[in-house]
Amino acid sequence: MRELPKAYEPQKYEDLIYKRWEESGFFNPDNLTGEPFSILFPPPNVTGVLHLGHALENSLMDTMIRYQRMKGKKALLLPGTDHAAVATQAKVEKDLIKHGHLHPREEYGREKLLDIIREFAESSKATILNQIKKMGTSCDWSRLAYTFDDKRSLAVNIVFKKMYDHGLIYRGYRVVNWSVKGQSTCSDDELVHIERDAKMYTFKYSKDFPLVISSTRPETKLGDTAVAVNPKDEHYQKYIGQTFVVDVGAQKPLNIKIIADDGVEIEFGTGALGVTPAHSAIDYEMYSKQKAQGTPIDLVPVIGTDGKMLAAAGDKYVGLTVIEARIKFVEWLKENNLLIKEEDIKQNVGTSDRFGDVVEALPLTQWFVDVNKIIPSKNKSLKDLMKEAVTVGHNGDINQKIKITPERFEKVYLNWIDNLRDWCISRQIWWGHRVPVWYKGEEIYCDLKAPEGEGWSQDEDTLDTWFSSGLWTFSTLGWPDDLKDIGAYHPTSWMQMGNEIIFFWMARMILMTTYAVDAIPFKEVYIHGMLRDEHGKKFSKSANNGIDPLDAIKEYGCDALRLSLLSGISPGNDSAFYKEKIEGSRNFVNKLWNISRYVFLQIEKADKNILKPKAKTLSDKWILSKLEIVKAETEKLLDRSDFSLAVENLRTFTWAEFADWYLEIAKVESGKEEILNYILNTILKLWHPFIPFVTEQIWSEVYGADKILMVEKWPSAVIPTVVEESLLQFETIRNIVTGIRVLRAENKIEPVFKLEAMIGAGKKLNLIKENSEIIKSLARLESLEILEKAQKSQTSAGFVEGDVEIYVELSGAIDLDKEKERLQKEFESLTKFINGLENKLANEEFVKNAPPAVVEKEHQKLSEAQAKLDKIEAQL
RNA sequence: GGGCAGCUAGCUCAGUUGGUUAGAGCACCUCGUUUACACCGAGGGGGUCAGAGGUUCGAAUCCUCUGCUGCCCACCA
Repeated sequence: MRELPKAYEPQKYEDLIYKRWEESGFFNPDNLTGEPFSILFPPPNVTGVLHLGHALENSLMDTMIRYQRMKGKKALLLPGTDHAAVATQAKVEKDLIKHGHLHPREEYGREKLLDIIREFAESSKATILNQIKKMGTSCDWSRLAYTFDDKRSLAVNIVFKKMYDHGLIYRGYRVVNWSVKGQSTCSDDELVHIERDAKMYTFKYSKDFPLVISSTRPETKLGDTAVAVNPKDEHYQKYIGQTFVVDVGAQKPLNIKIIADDGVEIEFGTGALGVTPAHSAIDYEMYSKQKAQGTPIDLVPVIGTDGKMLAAAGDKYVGLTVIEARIKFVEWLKENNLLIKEEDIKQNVGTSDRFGDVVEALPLTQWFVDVNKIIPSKNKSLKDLMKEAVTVGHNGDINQKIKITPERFEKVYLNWIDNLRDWCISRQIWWGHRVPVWYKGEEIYCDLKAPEGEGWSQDEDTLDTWFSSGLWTFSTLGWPDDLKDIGAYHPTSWMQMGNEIIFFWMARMILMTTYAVDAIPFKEVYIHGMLRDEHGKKFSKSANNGIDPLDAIKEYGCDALRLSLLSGISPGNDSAFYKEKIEGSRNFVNKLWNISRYVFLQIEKADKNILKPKAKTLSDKWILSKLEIVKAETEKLLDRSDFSLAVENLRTFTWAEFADWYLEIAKVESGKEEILNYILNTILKLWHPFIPFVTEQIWSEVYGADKILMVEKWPSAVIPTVVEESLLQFETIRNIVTGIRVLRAENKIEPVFKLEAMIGAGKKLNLIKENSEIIKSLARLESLEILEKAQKSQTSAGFVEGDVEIYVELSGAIDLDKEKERLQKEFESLTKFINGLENKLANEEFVKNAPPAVVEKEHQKLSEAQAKLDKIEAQL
């Protein structure tokens, strides 16, 4: 075996190792055996390059899939990308505008612009796929998918038609969110609410109008058709049902009907609300209510899709922007003494998440998914299906219940469903799946392909990108043509995503999957938080605080990046990320490399399949039982998706226990080669899911490049329920060695032998060996004994244990009665403590569910407490 | 307005049905040219767990209230 270089240089190995993995064929589960386990990639948008958040996602997924693969499962990590309809078109248009093409849609037309976007998307896609490889992600490239490829597009059309035929997709005229800048609708979820300064105007429509109303958007009042009051409001009750005709300068005088609505707060403002059905979602709901009651009010749109006033707004206003119209209308109010109050307020408005402009509420004919309609075959609505999947389980089957980690997001999700309105799925942008509907005069035709015959024209609109992402778990697995993969890998086993896309994506996947394929999309979902910089700020281009994952990989290596991303995080919570964190991980990776370097230098011929050797000494027993615990621990923590804690425990074992103690002992005690070999093999396997490159490289250096660690068997452990005596003994010695130093520093105990010699790791263990008898004596020493001896002489005590002479200095005389009382109290509380702890450990639930290290710790505490109790008992 | 999370060492964060003395990494201080590793080793300092009550033999952990920070949702017209 050749000697490893002194330092690990990731750049030298990573690409070669990735290539070797790919060529091995083990990324493809068809070449594996066992139970299927599947993870679907949340497909990154083809809008640019991957950032740290993606690196985190890759680390999470790849760690999980590598773990499952080593556990002997047919592990599938299916990669893909998302065409990201509006995001991509917005990005390309922005770039074009920056380069002087101010009106890309007019300049290029639909087909040409689509070509430009496609070209961008393809190049972006290639970049992204290359980055995924750089991150070491072990995904099955043979199953690569894209939301906009032929197979996925077919799935989109099939589901659309199915929903259309069930009446779950309908076309309707309703108030929707409209981005003037993007010239497209957006769904409620695509709005980003921002706070801004606004002016609230309080005024009357005319001198004779009996009610006073307020608005921050007075220009929309040109389209008012009602004033709503609370039916319980005594001031206004008498007006309910009356209609007033007012002339505010619109094309026609307005018919303002006074209507009753429970939603109006009596105490708020004037208690009267001007109703503009065409330009407010709430007002539109009132309009619908009135219509349903048979007391209809009018609907008068005064703002067009270009963001300018329509003819209905009147000659004075037509063609003006809303801002211009507002100024003019307020002037008119002032001139006519109708303006009562003008005040500055803070206001929340919805902006388009992709185009950034404040959206207008406009009535338009659009396609919607009806979330409340009862699906005939199921006797449930889509909302019901979405709820069921995370509560009682799909179809009431508890085995088909989605587990959300952390649990609190369940509530957030359910609350969102309760407030969910019909989902507007049509967009007026061009980049996306075209609505599979054709028109000829009054005729409408919905199918996968254009109808036969002349004169049909396809709907111009495209679908919300989340419509296709919603199908992701099954559209990527061959549905509907080839159900082989669906049978094996669906529902998918595990999924991770950021908390910002719970509604966009998780909710839509649950909706689509339960509806279309009658199953949940995934069994478990792990929600991760957002990465921020060390000051808690978001990473952003404008803040210029970004860390490019590829740069980090180049500088520190992929393993260091992955390890730092998985350390110190907890599900659902944001975490800070900074250079020092990667450095720390890089140092660990190098440490592991050097541990291996040293260990394999000691071994004549390393054995890849070495079995657990027999322990010969106390330290052997100690390290081997520690190893069992960390094996069991890692497995349990990974099963619970607790990556962070798994890393921490493994790191402690590897560095603080194995390297700092056992390796040092091995320098002075011979005959440990087999144990070293066995332990190193095991920790390389345990570490592999987290830091695949360095572990794989060490493995191949030692056992040859044809042996692949990635598919070695995972070292499962039996969870130890009883702590071995030897383990406790060794820990005691460890504590004694450091304990003496502490006491010395406090000048309480002055051992005769020189502890200065204890500096340096090798010497530390030499010392233990040389003085093993002394240490054993010290281990039996308890403060009480010292105290007792000291008390006899009142000031100081010296006694001999073996070769050791120990002196105790007391600062003052001790009151024996008080000491007895104290002991009595301690005895009582200790008894209760032991009882409580014994009950706890007798609880099967606890032993089964708690991580092994916790159980071990509790046992240790119990035996320590018992020993202490015995001692006190003897004293009394 | 409603909801959720966070407040633990100088910094970033863990802390598992409540368990005696609250942990890690980084930073800091002291010492060390010991041939696996200075991307190292040995040791050290540093926390009234945001505050106030309560339950308990025992609380960072459970309950109540308060304060601050952040996030999500929302029809304050």
